[in-house]
Amino acid sequence: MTIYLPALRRCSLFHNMADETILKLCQCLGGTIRQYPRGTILLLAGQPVNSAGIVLTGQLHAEQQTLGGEHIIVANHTAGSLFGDILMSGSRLSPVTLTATTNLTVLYFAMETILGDCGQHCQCHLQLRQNLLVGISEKFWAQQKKIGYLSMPSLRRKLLSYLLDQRTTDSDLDIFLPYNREELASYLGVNRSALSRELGRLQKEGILTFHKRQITILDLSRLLTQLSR
Amino acid sequence: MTIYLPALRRCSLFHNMADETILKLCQCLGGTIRQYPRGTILLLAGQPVNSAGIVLTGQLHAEQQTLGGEHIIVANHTAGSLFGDILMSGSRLSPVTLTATTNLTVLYFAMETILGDCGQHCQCHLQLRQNLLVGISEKFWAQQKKIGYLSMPSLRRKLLSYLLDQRTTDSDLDIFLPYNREELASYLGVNRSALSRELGRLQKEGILTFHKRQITILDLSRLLTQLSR
DNA sequence: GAATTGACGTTGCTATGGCAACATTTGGAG
DNA sequence: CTCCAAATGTTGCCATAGCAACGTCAATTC
Repeated sequence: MTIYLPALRRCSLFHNMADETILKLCQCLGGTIRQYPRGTILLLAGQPVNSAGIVLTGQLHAEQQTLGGEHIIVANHTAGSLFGDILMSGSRLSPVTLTATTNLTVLYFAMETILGDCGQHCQCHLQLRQNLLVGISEKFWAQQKKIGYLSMPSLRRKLLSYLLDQRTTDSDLDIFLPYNREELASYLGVNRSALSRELGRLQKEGILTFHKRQITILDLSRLLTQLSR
Repeated sequence: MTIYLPALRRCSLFHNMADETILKLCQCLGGTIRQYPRGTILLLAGQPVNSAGIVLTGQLHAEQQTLGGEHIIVANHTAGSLFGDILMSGSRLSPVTLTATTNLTVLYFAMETILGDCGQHCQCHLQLRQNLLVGISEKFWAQQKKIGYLSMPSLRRKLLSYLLDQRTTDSDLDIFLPYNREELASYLGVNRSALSRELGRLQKEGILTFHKRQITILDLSRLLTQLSR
C-alpha cells in the first residue's frame, strides 16, 4: 500500500492527514485493490453502487448516455481521484458508466465503512467523513459554476465569465487553459469555430491576447463591462 | 418538536425512518430551532458554515451573485428541505446568500454531530449519514440533468429533452410543468417568447399539445427523432 | 526533407433565437 | 359585471452563432 501513498495523499478523502493516519485508515476501512486493463467497464449505468473507489494508477471516466444517444463525459478521474461517492442516488442505481481509459489500479471502500462507526472512536474517522462531504460539495459547486457559464446569453459572456474564474487570484491576468479549443468549446456548449472567432474579436478589441492555451487579459475593466451589460 | 413531524418526515435526512427514530435523532443531534421574519438574511455569501438546517415552516432561497452583478437562484427550500449540507466547500465559505422569502422556522444541526459518533452506536446514525449522502447525490444529479438541457444545441432540443425527463414513467404522455413560462425559460436558459414560439411550432407539427402548464405528447416517436438527429 | 496529422484560425452563408412590441387570455378584486 | 394585472401567445426584425469548408502552423513519422 505504501507504494501508492503519492496517489492517496492527493485524494480529497485524506486531505490534511498525516501519512500514518492515511495508512491506518486504509487498513481500518478494509479497502481492496483491483486492477483492470484499459477499456474495461467498471460499472454499467443502471447498476447499483455500494462502494467508492480511489484511482491509484491510470485513468477512468464516467459517461452518461443522453436521450439522443450521444455520450457526454461527466467526469475524468486520474490518480488520487475519488469516484463513486455520489453514485448513490435515491434508488442507488448509477446514472453513469465507468470505463478505464488506461490500465488502471483502484482502491475500493465499502461506503458503509466510511459512514459507519469503526468502533474505535478514532478522531480520524470524523475527519474522513468531513473530507468526504467537502469533496462532494466541491463537485457540486464546480458544476454550479458550469451552469453559470452555460446560462449566459451570449458566447462572449460564456467565455469571459469562464476566463475570469480561471484566474488563480483576483489580480492575476494570465490564464493557462486546461482544455484545448475543441474541449473548451464543448465545455461551454458552443461551436469551436465560433469560439475561435470570438477570441479573435476580443483580441482585436484589445481586451485580451492569446497564444494557444495561454491567455492574457489586457483590459480587465473593459472586460468586466462586457459582462454586466 | 412533535408539531413539526410532518415537515421532518418529508426531509431527506429522515427518509425511511419511524417517527420515534426521527424524534430521538433530533434530540440526540441537539438541534436548535430558530425563527425569522420574512426577508431576513440567514447567511451572507462568503461567510463560513458549520451547520445544516431543515425548513420547518415557511420558505427560503439560496442565491448567488454572478460576476455581472445579477442574482441567480440556486435553490428554493420549502418545508422539509435540507439546506447548508453542501455549503461546506474546501474553504468552508458559502458561495450563496440565504434569504427567508416568508416567515420562517428552521431546525439547525451542527454538521459535526451528524458526521461524528454520538457514542451510542445507534443504527439510526448510520442510516442518517447514508440519507445525507443520498440527499446530496440527488442534488448533484438534478444539476447534471440541467447541464444536459443547457448543453443541447437548439431550443427545441433543450425543451424536448426536458419534457421527456418530466414524465413520471416512460410510457406517460402527460406532463404538468412545475414552472410557468417565464420560469421554464429561465431554467432552460432561453428567451421566454422564443420558448412560446417553439411550443407553438411543436403543436402545429402535431408532436404535442398544451394548455398552460399541461402538456400532452401526441407523437412520441417523432419527438424522439427530433432529439437524435 | 517530404508527407501526414492534429490543433487552431478564418470566413461566407444562413438558421436560430433574442428582443421588443403588441395581442389575447385568465383569474381575481372591487 | 367591469376592470386590472399577470401570464401567455404572436410576430417582425436582425444579431448571434452554428456549420462547413478551407487555410495555416507545428510536431511527428518515415
